[in-house]
Parts: sequence; C-alpha cells; structure tokens
Amino acid sequence: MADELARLLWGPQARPRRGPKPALSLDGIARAGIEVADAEGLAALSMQRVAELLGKTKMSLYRYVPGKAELIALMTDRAVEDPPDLAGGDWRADLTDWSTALFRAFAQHPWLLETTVGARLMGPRELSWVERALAAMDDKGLTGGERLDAVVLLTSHIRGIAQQSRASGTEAETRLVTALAGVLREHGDDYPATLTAMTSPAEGRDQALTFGVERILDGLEALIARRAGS
Amino acid sequence: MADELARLLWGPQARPRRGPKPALSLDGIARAGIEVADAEGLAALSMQRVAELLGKTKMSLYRYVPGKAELIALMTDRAVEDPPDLAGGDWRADLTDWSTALFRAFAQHPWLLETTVGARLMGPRELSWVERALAAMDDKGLTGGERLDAVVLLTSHIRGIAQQSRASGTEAETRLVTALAGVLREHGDDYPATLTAMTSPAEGRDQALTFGVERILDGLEALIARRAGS
DNA sequence: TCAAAACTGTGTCCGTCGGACGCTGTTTGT
DNA sequence: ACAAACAGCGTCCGACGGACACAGTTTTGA
Repeated sequence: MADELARLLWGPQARPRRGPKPALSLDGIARAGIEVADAEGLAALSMQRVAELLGKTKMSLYRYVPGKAELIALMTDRAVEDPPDLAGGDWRADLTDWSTALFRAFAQHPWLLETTVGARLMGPRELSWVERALAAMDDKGLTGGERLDAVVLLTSHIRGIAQQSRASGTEAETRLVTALAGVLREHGDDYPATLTAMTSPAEGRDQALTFGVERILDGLEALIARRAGS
Repeated sequence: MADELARLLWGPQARPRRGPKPALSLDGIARAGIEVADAEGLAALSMQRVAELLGKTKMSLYRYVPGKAELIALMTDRAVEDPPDLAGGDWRADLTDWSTALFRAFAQHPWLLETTVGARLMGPRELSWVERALAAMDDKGLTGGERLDAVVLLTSHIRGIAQQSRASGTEAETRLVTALAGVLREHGDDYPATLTAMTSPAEGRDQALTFGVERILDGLEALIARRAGS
C-alpha cells in the first residue's frame, strides 16, 4: 500500500501493453482534482466531483488511483511549483527567497496547508524544496540534524503565517474579529496583555512573514557564528 | 451562528427553568468527545460515537450543541490544561517553559493539532495561553504586533515539532522511513544535500523542539538588544 | 486469421456520516 | 390543575468512500 503510493509518486508511468487505451491519465486526474480544490476547497473534493469534471463516472477513477488519499498525494506534488533557483552566494538571501516562494505556493493553493501535514511520503517536487533549503545551509558548520531542524522551523513558520492570512479578508474573518472584540470587551480584564497587544496601533501589519523569517535567520546566524568562533 | 459558539465557549451555562432536567451537560459531552478523540483519533469522532459513550442516541446531543464543529471547539478548549505559571523574572526562561508545556499539551491530545488550525474563536483557556506568552514579553521594546507575531512564530514551531513526533514510533512511520530510504537509494543523486543530511550520524536527536525555541529566542533577543541600543 | 488474455469503464450495492423535522413524554410556573 | 416549555428520540435524507462483478475493447500469440 505504501509502496503503491511510492510507485505512483516516483515510479515511471508505463502504459499497459494490453487492453484498451486508457481514456484518462494520472496527470489529468490530478489536474482535475487541483481544479476542484482550488475553486471550492479540499472539503469539496470528492471522487464524484473529480469524475464529473472529467466526464467519467466515479468508479473509473479507481482504475488509476487506489483511493482518495493517494489522489490527494498526487495532487499535492503536482500543485507545488518548482522551488526557486538559489544564487548560492548569500545563505540568508537564499533562504529568504525560498521562504517567500513557499509562502506564495501556499497562497496559490491554500488546500496545500491541509494536505502537507503530518508524516507522509513526499513526491519529487516537494523533496526538491527540502533539497534547496538544505543546500543553502551547506558548509556552515551545522550538523545534518540541525539543518533538517532548521528547514522544519522555517516551514512551520511559513505554514503558520499562511494559515493566518488564509481567511484574511473573508466575511468569516470579520465575523470572527467582531466576536473576539466582543469577548475582549467583556472579559478583557482577565487578558490585559492580549488587550493591549491587539488594540495597539496597527503599525504597518502584514509584516508577520518577514518578521518571523528574520528572527529565525538571526537565530541561525548566531549559532553559526558561535560554531565558527569556537 | 458565530455568536452561538461564543455563548457556548464564553457564556454562562444557565439551567433552563422549565421542562425536564437535562440528562446531559456540555461538560459531560465534551469529556466524552475528548475520550473518543484521545483513544481513536479525531477521524473516529462522530456524533454517533459520542452518544453511544453517553448511553444516549445521536440526536439528543443536538439539544446541547448546534453541530459537530461546535462540539469540537468545546472539546478543544476543555482539553488544553491551564498554562504554566510564569515566574516573570526571565523572559527567555518563561517562554521556554511555556513552549515545553504547550508541546506537552499537544502530546497528550494529538488531535489538538487538527482542531487548532486556521482562524477561529478561541475559548478562555486557549486565550489564557496567548495571554501568558504576551505577558512574558511586556516592556521589552516590542510593538504589540511584533509580540503577537512572536507568539504565532513560537506556536507554529511547537506545532510543527508535535506533528513530526506524532507518528514517531508507530508502525506507519517505519513503513514511511523505509519507503523514503528506498526513494533516496534510487534518486539520491538528485538530492545530494538531503541524502547527506539524512544519513549523517544521529547525534542525539529529539533536540528539534529546544533547537527551534532557542533559535527563535536568540532572534528575538537580537531584536530587543537592537531596540534597546538605538 | 482468430480466439484468448488483459485491461478499461461502469452499475449496483453497502455502511457511515451530519443533520432536518416532528412526535412524545416530562417538568415547572401560574 | 393545567398549559407552556423543554428533553429525548425515531425516521428520513443526501453525500461520501469504496467493494465487486460484469460488459466492452484492444493486443498478443498461435
């Protein structure tokens, strides 16, 4: 079952030698799924919905994909674009570019936030993102584990910001903000620091992404400097 | 609808004055839901399942809770324990304690990772976590927005590590590791940095949590020092 | 040349889910 | 005592993922 997924993600797509020509393809199915998820969200993604978009019946999809989980894995790896080419000169600039590109990917396909959680088998494109980030930290005195941890740290931050900015501007968010404001108006005395932090003047927000990236890079730089000094 | 949720989370639980005494309570229902989610995961949580545990039928739950989403919101706020008391002397130590406690909360109820994503209305306990973290950064020269960003940054990191360590040790993880090893054995040439980072000696792993926290705090400290210096 | 093998597409069926709606019985205030 | 208010439940619906068997189509080997 897991090998099945590995074959789908990584293996060659050999045309079967006998029988009728397949009317569909993995790429086409994945594209249709991406289209549905982009337009209506991951919750609206169903085998039915994808099949309708392709003009086929639901069950025909199971000839290509073992189940919905594998379809989502395929969609995920197809949806991420290729990671940016990193100049390689300045590791801070490289990782900053990498971060903004990854954020853009999450912004383009918000459902990636839901499909890329937890331990799972990554596809070729997804792994190439990890590869680029790790390569940017080569020869900086960090151990392999530390480099992996740093990638996870950056990714988690970007994911968090993307989550936060996802509902931004929607009608659901305004309802939420007013509800939270009402709660704070009533129970604000119990949450003084929250009250002051949230009612402080919005001095150029939307800096959350770069704020976190810079903090993380500062922290990494401090560690690298410490390693180089000793 | 959103106000309904606010009333459930924040409002008083007034006993209705007429009619038969309620056989259930919000607390009891939330506890039952937590029990199911702890034992079998959030995917296994259904109104049916919760009702069975309480010895009632599914539909009786709807007398107390408008829907499944509100039940999950209730469960979430009930499941988080109270945040640790912070000494208040050393902001770094405070935030470190806060982080390990939050990680422990995610470890005790892994399904919290799924229920605490995205923009949503927080309950009293959840908000008190935010309050503690914000309070630890009072009077450090950071703006309100920066303090909020810092909390999001820390939380995202802890969530990421909790996600990562969630499947750790399960049979699903070993299958995944072998699958990934197979992929790297076959395509390792395309991912040199990944290959070396992953095959480097495991020099005391499980440091990912403290590694990230220290990087973030180092980054914050650098910013604070810069603000104090200017 | 032609039948068997291999493969694709599909119709039907099942169990489970969240939830709407209305009925019945119980408790409480007047 | 009696009616209003409320709790619990039975029934129904549509949608979901998926199992399975069957029919149609194309390639291969004799």
